[in-house]
Amino acid sequence: MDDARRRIVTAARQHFFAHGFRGVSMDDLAAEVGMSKKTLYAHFESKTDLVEAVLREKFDELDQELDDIVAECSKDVLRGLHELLECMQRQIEEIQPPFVRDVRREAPEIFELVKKRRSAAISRCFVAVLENGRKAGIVRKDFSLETTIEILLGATDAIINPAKLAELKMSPTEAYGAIMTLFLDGVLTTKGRHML
Amino acid sequence: MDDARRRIVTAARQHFFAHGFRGVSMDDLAAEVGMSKKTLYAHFESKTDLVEAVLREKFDELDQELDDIVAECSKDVLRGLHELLECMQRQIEEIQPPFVRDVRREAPEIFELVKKRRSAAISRCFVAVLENGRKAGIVRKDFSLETTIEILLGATDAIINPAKLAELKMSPTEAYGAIMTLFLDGVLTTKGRHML
DNA sequence: TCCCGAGGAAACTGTATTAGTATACATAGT
DNA sequence: ACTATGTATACTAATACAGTTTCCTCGGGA
Repeated sequence: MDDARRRIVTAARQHFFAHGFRGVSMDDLAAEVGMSKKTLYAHFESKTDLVEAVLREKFDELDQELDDIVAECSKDVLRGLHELLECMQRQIEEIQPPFVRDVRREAPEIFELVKKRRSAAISRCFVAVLENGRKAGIVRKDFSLETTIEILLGATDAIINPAKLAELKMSPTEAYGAIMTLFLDGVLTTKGRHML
Repeated sequence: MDDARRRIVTAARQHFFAHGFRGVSMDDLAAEVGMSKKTLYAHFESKTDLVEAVLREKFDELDQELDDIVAECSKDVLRGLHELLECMQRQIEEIQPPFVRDVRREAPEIFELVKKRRSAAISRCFVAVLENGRKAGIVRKDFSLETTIEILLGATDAIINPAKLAELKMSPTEAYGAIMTLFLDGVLTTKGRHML
């Protein structure tokens, strides 16, 4: 019976991220999944609740992928960095502008969840990879890893949020690419840069 | 003073195509353009009117670009075909799923305008290019140009419409790419294919 | 200085949408 | 037959929004 819950989240995820949650009514969703609203509301007590579940699922998946990359690329730092970046980009791509717009207009508080999970994911993975990079002499050591990560997190928080993205008229993916390009160019030693 | 009209259409175009017109209220738009709704409604008598104006502008631009390509590539058929395709893809890319969704749900009649202008554009340009292709022996001659174009138009109408796109879960750009790949592979002679 | 027209700000109205609830009916397992 | 679970659907209350109207401001021309 929890298969129903999974089907709901899957459909909601697809539609919410692509069209924004304002554009997808609970009636739509119930019809799409082939169940009544009653059953839908038996699994999620409100639309907001469902939106949050979708985001949680998304982040669980992201965490999983990032951890796999860290595990696989512990020897090859540059490849790890590259794959981490590529993974983030791919994951972010699913979230289309209408969703960001809706979060901004109707549920800014939901964005807190996003920020928290995002920061946690970035910290955990990049710390691991950058540590390996330092051992390999590829990542500069003239300031602390915490500082480095804080800079990345700060940049991410400052840019990848609904208001700023609207202001810059950028998609999340574009913006994230820009941040990472700058971060890598700044964080790599000459040796590291030559190895690119 | 018609600069105001242009600013309205530009902003509407950007937002409608990206977020769907249901997701963008006339209040939003007035604020975005920096004018009152009163003035907005002085230029367009309804939201539908504005949506149509946006589509007309879009198609005018498309026609212009396609004609330029035909003019520039009259000697090099394969390049012409390729650039025509690339141009269509690029133009279609601006139109995001939420817009298609809204047309489907709220204004299927608007889609008639799209079909008409699209057919006209495709006919005009592809006829010209394919004619050159025949002269150069690159395009098969075993059935009429009209038939060839009708096949392309039929495929396009059948696939690139809100209902079918929803069913196939494809973006307009993807779908158009698929159609053109098939069309080219079918329409080219062996000689033409070797020249690719 | 007065007038006039164009446009902005914002209130207002009627309607359509929709989140969320409740009721009636169908089906299957026990 | 009884219960649990789910569907279909009617309903309600809130909200959003298209489109209209009213009042105000400002600048330019006589």
